[in-house]
Amino acid sequence: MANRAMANSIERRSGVSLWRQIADQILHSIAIGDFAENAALPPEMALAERYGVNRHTVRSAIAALVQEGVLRAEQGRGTFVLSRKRLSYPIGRRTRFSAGLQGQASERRSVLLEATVEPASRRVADALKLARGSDVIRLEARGEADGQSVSRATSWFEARRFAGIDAAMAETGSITASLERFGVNDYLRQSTVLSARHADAADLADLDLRPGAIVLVTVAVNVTPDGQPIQFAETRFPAERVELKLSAL
Amino acid sequence: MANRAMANSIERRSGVSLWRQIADQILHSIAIGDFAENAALPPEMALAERYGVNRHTVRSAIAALVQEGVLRAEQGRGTFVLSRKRLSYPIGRRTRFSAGLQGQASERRSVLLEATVEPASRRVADALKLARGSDVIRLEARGEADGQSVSRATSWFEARRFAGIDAAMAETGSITASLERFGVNDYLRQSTVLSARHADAADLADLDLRPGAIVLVTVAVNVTPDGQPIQFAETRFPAERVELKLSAL
DNA sequence: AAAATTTGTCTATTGATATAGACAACTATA
DNA sequence: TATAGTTGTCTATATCAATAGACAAATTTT
Repeated sequence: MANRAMANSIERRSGVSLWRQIADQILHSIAIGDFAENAALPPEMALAERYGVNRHTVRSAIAALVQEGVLRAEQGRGTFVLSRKRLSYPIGRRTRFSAGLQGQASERRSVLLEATVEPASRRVADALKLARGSDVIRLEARGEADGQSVSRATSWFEARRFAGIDAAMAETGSITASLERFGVNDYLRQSTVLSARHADAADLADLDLRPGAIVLVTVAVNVTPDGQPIQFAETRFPAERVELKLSAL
Repeated sequence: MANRAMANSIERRSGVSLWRQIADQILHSIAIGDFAENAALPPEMALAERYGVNRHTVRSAIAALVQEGVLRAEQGRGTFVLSRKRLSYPIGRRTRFSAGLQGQASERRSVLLEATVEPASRRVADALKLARGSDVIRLEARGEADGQSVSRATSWFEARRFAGIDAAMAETGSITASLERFGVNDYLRQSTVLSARHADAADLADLDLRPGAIVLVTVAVNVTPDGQPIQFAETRFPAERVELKLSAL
């Protein structure tokens, strides 16, 4: 398995530097479990040969990953893997942040970054079945698991019905708990659309990523059991730290 | 919306060249519908100012997208968007390639690229509930919609039970039809795990992508209605052409 | 017809990326 | 205590990426 995963070649003149491509591949190998925690990476010379580049180029890749805290290099001994496998984030009819990561991370929370009231864009109005331009509350939140950023969500709620949900969210750190204060004791995932792209500047800052990283993006609508839309959300997940597990619903 | 989407800034010294980052952002803007088909892109000077780079850098980004067939530049007139929005590929309890894209592409088919018998790796054996090392058939197939590559799948089946499925697949061009010949009239999606990464060399060739492109990866198990696993598959989707729509199951 | 706008081409310069080789510093092992 | 294997540092050179400015070529607007 290690062979198949690391045999991937790299492309020149692609706009992505060789060291970045190699760093990405090493990161991928770790993520799919090619290296156990604390395992030694192959020596620089071996990696250079495998990828067909100079040893210094491999060193640039390793330096970047050391900087990111993924690897630790020790002179005379070798280079070692620090980071663990990806978190698996379940998505299903009842998708909840904290409950979903139970068992994978001991400490998990949702941090409210910003809350504002704004007129609904077409996209938001359509999803929540509101008139375009009517007031909605936008919440910006970051999900953290064991101190690491694992998600970054932007949510919209009807302002009239959920006035004050920002305060509830700041207090409880949970969407589920906040919605309960408004009489929503249960809600279901109506639709989820999934895509992936390179992280933009905001993602880089919020999720503590390096430029060139990939984010998984879900756009979802949550509804009450009787089908009334209550939340529209776009969530970004760092692909190198998180995978999404679509659970049978 | 155009403002928000294109206001994303770019990072220097990241290992990803500025022209590649700008090309990615333009691609993203198109994908989320910021530009209608045949709409004009802002002039090079305007884009250069927006991203804070030299006009020549923007030109490199545009040149790459012209090369990829996404844009068309006309001297004296402007630069125009050619490509359409992303396909939306439904994933649910009954995920079928051809049926899923009905209405979005007039011509769609699955092309068998390779078929071999091999011993099951641990990953495959676990998924299909077979003994490790027992024979499995591996099928490599590409999904095409209106002549464009939209998916690249690697599937495994128990060799004993599905001997000859490669021939059936070559003939019918459909997994569903092939399985019917083996008495499988219905099957369900048991699990799907989703991730994203940069395209590797094989993806680049098979899906006709440029280096640096992103692929969505699904790893799925299909089972008969009574829960017997019949197919294990890893499918790669080009993120710039496809989004995954998780349907209510 | 003239002016303004926009893409295309050229030259030149600077900084980041990649290659090449040599040797130092450190660790583990024979 | 050598010796082999590994990471760390240095110098030098070539190519790619990005900036800067000027002007040509084509199209649209005035």
